[in-house]
Amino acid sequence: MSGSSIENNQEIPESSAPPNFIRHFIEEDIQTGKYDGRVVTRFPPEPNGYLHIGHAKSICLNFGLSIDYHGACHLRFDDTNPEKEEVEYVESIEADVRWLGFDWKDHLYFTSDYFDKLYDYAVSLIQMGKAYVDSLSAEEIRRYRGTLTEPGKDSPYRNRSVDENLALFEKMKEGHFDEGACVLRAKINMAAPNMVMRDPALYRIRKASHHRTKDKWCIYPMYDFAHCLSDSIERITHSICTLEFENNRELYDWILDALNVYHPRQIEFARLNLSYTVLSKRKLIELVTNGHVTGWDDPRMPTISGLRRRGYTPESIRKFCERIGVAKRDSMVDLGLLEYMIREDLNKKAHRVMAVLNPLRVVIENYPEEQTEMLTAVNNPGEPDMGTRQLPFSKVLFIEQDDFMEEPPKKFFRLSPGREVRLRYAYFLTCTGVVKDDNGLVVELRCTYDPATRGGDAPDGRKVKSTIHWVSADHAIDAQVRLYENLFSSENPATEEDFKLCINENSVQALSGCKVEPSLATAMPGFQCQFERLGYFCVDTRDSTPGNPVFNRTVTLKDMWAKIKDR
RNA sequence: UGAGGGUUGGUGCAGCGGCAGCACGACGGGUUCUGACCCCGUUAACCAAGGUUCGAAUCCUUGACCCUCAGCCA
Repeated sequence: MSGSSIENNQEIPESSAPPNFIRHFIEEDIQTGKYDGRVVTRFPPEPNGYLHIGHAKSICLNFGLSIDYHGACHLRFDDTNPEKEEVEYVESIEADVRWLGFDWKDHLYFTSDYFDKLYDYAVSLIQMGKAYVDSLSAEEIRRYRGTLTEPGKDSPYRNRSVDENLALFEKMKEGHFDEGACVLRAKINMAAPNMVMRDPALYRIRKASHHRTKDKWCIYPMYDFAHCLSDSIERITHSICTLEFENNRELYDWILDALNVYHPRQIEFARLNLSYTVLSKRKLIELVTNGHVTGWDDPRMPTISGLRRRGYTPESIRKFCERIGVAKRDSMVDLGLLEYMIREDLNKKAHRVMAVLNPLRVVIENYPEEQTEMLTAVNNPGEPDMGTRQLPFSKVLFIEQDDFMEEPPKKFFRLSPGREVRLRYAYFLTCTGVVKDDNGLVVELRCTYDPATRGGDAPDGRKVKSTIHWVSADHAIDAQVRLYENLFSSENPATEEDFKLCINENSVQALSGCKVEPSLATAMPGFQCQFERLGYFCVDTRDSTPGNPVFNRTVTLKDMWAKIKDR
């Protein structure tokens, strides 16, 4: 907890993060000494699913604020609905937050740990005449609530005496009633213009076993009741949530005021929307349970675990969350920005290697039959400290099918009959002939090399228009490579009639028989590299085995040729 | 048509009474042993109309459009 703070002129730490309205509020509160200069935030996930990139925005915001203002950020599981929540989810959430690089120290909490206190608060409310047990059915309550334009009307049970309410609530807790028989409601105003304030339910009966409290309780607090009080109990200063809770703020404030307890400030911001993806838990669960993807960590999923398996780094995700900013307006962030961030990060971190995805055999006719020589390649041209490695070169190579065209269009700079290109880190190579199969498909190239260009430069100073990657046929390792694209073909799947109808059928393309350079033989699961000229890839953490490496494409390189090609 | 929010280049975010800026994208050029990275340049915005002011994206008024709320989900 930061300083004792008597004076109002607290130092506001500088930060790399761009300004936003939440920071303005916090700085204002520090300035006025509203919370004695303290800044305590919280990330309050419900453990009913895996975390996704949208949660990352909230995590980076809340933990980032606590770091920049020298405060704390609590990780609190909002586990008030036993029917949907599981320990598997709490474990994955903890792992994902940690992986993202954040530390909640010893501030790990569960709303379920507060059930006793919450119950007492409910009793207090009843005693003050501000809550009552309603015996209307769920259906009746709905009808009594009124509509957006018409006021609701009071429940016939609204004026039960305090003693009767106390007794009834006690019986609810003791399990005397069936689910749905009654509910504890705040006594506010059935004619309130804000629907949230029309006597909201505070407690409901659920005869389900809770993942932590087991069968101790059969009544569970609703979000509106539990959340504000949990914030209060933990002495949170700024309770940051998404826009859809804006209407609930009035209730948040009402409950804390009614109970006259410590009162955090709720601030709402717009949740993340990402083009070509869905970020609603319901839809994500549907993708998993209906088998549209292989699991929560399918590399096409926008979940933290999916992005991790895809090859995204915590740094790139944090950077992304910083770049998109925080505001109140609904917006749609371009998926391209996320891709830019991972390229930027991996550009300086990833080893360059050569891999041929769609091999085309090349025979160098003037290269000695049994010869193999080792050539030096740099691991990262931008980072000399990352060193060099040796690449075997021999008479028969594989190059990328896309790097050869028998009849090249004007802007095609790569290999074609009679043309000379450079083999990266090796020699100049000239195509002298093609070998075709019975269908007329090119199956092999006959080429010559220039021994004087060893290492990649011509002594006579002549230039080539392009450099292509290659592997030595005898030395290359076979690999499987998975190329991923957007999971959805619609920019905003959520607005489609059925989001499942716009699932991209080509979202994954599994290639086998790919040829990668031998240095990759020892690559461990999770290893990230750039396949030169193709993109960033990582060794899959689930399906890769020592003898049969499997690579996932994290993201392509920017591809100017692809653009030129289709115009 | 109740209540609560929102509206700045193609996208996202700043600017909070004093020259509208940053990032991504797009486009053009330079560089290059990755058609990558990098570098340079161009493009392009204050929802509308009134008002206050020497001066308005910013303050006021009116309007338009968009989002959220009628769970015993969160």
